Amino acid sequence: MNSAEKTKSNTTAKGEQTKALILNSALDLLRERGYEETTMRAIAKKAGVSLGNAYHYFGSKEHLIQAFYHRTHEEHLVAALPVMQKETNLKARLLSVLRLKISTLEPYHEFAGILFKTAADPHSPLNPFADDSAPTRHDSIKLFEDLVADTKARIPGDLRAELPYLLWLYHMGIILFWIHDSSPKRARTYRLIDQTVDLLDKLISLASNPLMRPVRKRALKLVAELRDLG
Amino acid sequence: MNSAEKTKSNTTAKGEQTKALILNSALDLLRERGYEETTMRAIAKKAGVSLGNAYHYFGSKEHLIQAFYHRTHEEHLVAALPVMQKETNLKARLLSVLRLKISTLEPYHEFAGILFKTAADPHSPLNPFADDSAPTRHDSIKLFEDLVADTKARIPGDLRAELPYLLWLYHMGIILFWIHDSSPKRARTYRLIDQTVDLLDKLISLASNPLMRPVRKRALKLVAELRDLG
DNA sequence: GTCTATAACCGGATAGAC
DNA sequence: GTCTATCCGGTTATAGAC
Repeated sequence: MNSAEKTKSNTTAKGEQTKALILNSALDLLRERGYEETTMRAIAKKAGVSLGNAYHYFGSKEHLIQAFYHRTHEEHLVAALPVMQKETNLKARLLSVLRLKISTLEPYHEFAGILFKTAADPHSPLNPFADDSAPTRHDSIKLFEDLVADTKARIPGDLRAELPYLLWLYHMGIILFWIHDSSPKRARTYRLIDQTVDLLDKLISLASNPLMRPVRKRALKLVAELRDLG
Repeated sequence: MNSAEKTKSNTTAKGEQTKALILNSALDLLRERGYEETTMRAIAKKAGVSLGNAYHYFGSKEHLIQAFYHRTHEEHLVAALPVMQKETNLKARLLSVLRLKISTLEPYHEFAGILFKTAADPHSPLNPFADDSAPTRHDSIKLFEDLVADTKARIPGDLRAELPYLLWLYHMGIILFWIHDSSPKRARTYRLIDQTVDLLDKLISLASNPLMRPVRKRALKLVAELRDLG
């Protein structure tokens, strides 16, 4: 495969090390000072490399953010693992997974807005809806696939198929709210999660009702049709 | 009132003219070249003023975008007026209003992404959820208040009260989709509108059912509670 | 006190040598 | 893989003109 070829970069062990060094420096500074106050020059200096070298590893300041996103995503996966193994109830899983997502992201709340800033721009290669980041997005959706997969809840097949994507979308909405949430300890976000998970659970039951079949079919057909933007 | 005092700026007639000149030049360039390729220097040059002068009238490049947003909002209001007067059916109104919104924005599709970019950033004074732009937001929601107000549909009072805000939120979602939509003539966006308006109409009926009262109450209480972020 | 202009600053990004 | 030098454009400082 040619695309795989392209992905495979010729990285030295030393290169990997330098790259990690730059990323860590960046994350420290971002946490301390936020996005705007963290200059590429400062990142390079803290990492002990030149500005040009920093750009050799990260195509732009936003790519650094994407790297950060990957990292927190992996942290989140690890954090969610125990619940995913112990708990099989959909509602309980969803509740835990979302709460853990927020607590994983919390150290970066100050500058997380930039994530959505770039995410909303269709021209940015970082936007999660764009083709470029399809792998990343799929990774992120996969968690919700697992979450839905081995749950015993009685959910019609058509809904079950689209549910992971819908839950991913929902979780993006929660993050957007969290970004704007300045309440103490993000109390409002946690309340939003608790309440919406409960509502969502009821809604899924409702949508699973045979009487709702025609409406559900139509809605899901639309979702499937529009899922992959382009 | 002190705040009113602050708002009142001492602008000359000539000043107003220069400001409009700059804005028009900006809009032309934005339409032609998109956001990134339109430099403040180019805008100033096209308007025949100095760079510093452009900044005298618009605090930043993003403020220019906000001015653009106001303008299209007003265009949209004018465009929607006939339907609002002739038509009283909620579904029909919603359909027309949304379609008109998209067609009003269409000339700016190329750079409209920037709108959501700033919208997503909680630190930006331009973000529509921030307190700063409460007047703008309220203006925008008002259209949906009017849309709901004198419609004869049988909708319970609690839902009717929150519906304008919910529809505004929904319309933001449509715009977000449109921004990412590169299909010919935005066919996908129009399809999304047609389909979701239909579904929404059904959903409102469903939510208006007395059997749904408890769930509806809970959901609406949550909406009201979280409506004003902060 | 409102306009307008010029010059400079700052930081993201790129070119090209080694 | 690493650096230095440079570009470019948003933004600011500041001073003169009306």
